[in-house]
Amino acid sequence: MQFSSRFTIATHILLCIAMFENEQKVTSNFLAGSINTNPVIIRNILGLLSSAGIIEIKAGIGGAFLSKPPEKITLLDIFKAVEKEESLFHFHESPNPQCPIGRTIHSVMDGKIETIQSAMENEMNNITLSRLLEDAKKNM
Amino acid sequence: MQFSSRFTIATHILLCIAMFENEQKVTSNFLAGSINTNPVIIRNILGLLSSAGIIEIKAGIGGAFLSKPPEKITLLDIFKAVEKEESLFHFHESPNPQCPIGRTIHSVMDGKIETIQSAMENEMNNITLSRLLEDAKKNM
DNA sequence: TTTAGTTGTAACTTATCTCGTTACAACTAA
DNA sequence: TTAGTTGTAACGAGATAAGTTACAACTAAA
Repeated sequence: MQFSSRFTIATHILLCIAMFENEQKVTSNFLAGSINTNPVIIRNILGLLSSAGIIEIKAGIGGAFLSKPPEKITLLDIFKAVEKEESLFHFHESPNPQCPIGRTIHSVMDGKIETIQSAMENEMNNITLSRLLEDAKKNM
Repeated sequence: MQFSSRFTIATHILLCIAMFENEQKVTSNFLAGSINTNPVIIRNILGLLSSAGIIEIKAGIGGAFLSKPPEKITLLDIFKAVEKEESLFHFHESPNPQCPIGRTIHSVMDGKIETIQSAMENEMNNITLSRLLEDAKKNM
């Protein structure tokens, strides 16, 4: 199991917008060229980022723009925009209540699962688009 | 995207073994009853846990047993036994090296992704089977 | 030696998700 | 009016998940 590439593609998209939005029109075609995929894939992800309030898209004329400063966009924002599942783990639905373990497995595990997911999300929340942009500029 | 239920099922299995191995034979049929699924599903996961050195299975006669004390089995051990993917995130393969972002996206993101995954794994490594067993006994 | 219960595994089905593709209506500045 | 763009529907190929049936191989016990 892996997260879909939507997360890394969305991050790539936002880095491109942050880098180029003042210099040229950042269209789905332009982004598809940088990411090396199909413009429709890009447009779908642009739609998710737009729904999440992270970017704005100019209909007709084209082009995408950040709707917040890059310091206020975190990897967690991006992740939540493109991965809709609320819980990281798929729990088997109907353990047997007649078994002592089946009866208690949820109360034992639910909190732990939440802790694990929070650890991941906190880490994501610490990384901003502006930091990624700085790193990209250093490596250019 | 979610992890498969193999992880929660495997944890459920190990809790059952830890709880019952001295009282009765813990077979795939018994476990399938507690988890409420098919014995073949259970046998496949038992095989993964066995390959990972977490349990031992008696061929022919049947029954599964922990091969380490429950204090030495962590959620991370279980997770790695049943989810074979090395990286949590699927990175888009071939970003365009002619774009400044396409050229640098991997060097910018790879370390961050590793940090995020480590945060999750550290949390998993802190939770042992013996702790889950205690919690289960409290709630029985 | 036979038998009953069990494991290991192959094969198949159904459902869902991902990624890519083609196609086209609707929009907007020039 | 036109060219370029977005939004979206529809489709296909491939992967994965979860469940099911079937059966060979194994082992303790009768």
